[in-house]
Amino acid sequence: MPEISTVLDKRINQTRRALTNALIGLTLEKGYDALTVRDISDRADIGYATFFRHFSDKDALLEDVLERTLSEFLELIRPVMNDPERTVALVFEHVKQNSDPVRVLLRTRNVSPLLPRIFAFSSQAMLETLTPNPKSLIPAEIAAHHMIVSILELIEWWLEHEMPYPPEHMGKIVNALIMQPTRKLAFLER
Amino acid sequence: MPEISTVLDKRINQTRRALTNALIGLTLEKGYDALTVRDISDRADIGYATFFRHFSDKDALLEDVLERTLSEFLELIRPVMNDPERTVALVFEHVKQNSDPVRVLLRTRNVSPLLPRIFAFSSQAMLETLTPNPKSLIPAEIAAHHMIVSILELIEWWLEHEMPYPPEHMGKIVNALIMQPTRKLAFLER
DNA sequence: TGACTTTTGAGACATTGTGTATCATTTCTC
DNA sequence: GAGAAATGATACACAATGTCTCAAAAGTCA
Repeated sequence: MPEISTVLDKRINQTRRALTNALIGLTLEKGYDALTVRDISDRADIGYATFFRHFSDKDALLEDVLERTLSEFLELIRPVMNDPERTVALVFEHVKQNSDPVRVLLRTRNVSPLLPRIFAFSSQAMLETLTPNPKSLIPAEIAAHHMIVSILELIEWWLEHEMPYPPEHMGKIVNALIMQPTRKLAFLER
Repeated sequence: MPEISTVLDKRINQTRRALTNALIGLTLEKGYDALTVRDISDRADIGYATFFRHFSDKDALLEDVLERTLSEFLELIRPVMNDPERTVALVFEHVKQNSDPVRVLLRTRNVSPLLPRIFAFSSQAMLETLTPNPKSLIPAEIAAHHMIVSILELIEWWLEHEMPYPPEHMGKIVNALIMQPTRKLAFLER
């Protein structure tokens, strides 16, 4: 028996699930900007007005979807955050399992403020784990930013090219191309 | 005396210049997506209907602005394309001189198909200049993509942080952090 | 199961933004 | 200075947004 007050009516869950799937599908098919609320509610097979009973507008629905995608993501990597090599491999595995919402996340950068937020969060975590080398040519802030952003760009490339290499291979590439050089150049060895 | 048929009426040039400046200014102030054609024509101080005599819609004006920004860019780097180190430094100089349109370019990624095009073009050029190492763990296609995209991300970071380091310093950072490791890992030495 | 509560669908509506058309006025070009 | 071309202002049809209302459907909970 559900004790928590956050348990929702079946219909509400069903409606929101349908809207989520419609948004993801349509965004990948014709792009987020081109979508109208009518497109989404039609695809989800719910009434137009019903949309607004759940989300104030199209952007709010997107936020909701991405928020869930990101928090799954953060939960996944939090426990192994201090082991960059392992983290990278895990991330590619997870991306493969959730490629649709992740593609939506990456394709809606300009719309949602969530990706900048994850940059900040991850950079922060990086800087806490590694010790900057004060003598380096490269400021730690730039190095941390470079690692995060380059990995995301590689994930995006991988997804947009139908994941032509297995996750473990991508993990090795990222480590060789990004993680190891950056750590060597901008941080002190442990 | 102008022989070319592409010489335009003074009024046309003035109108387009005003629209261009209005678009750049407003995009940096409140974001491209939030702009209406009315916002732009008001800022440019031209009539609403006049806008459509020059551009079919908001996106067409953006395309026009970015097209010019990009072609200046390509003209700049074409002559030194085979010298990556020198090219990188030049690029940061040029970005500093044209920071407003470049910021618009980087902030409207999802809207314009131009940035993907420049990725393709630059990757192509990279692959023609460098010789892939067949024994490398890292496919040349990924290596080329990584160089281009990482540099653009670093330019974006630099612009969004008010260019805290001089262009030469950024050039050195890019060479140490991106160009040299990537070439060493994925390409053969000349 | 049955009472009652909540969500839903459908439609009407006001509002905002788009893009076209018209016509008198202004400003170029030659 | 005459003729050509661009402009501003206004009116218009259309598409999409977001609100509201009410009857019908589907949930909850005893």
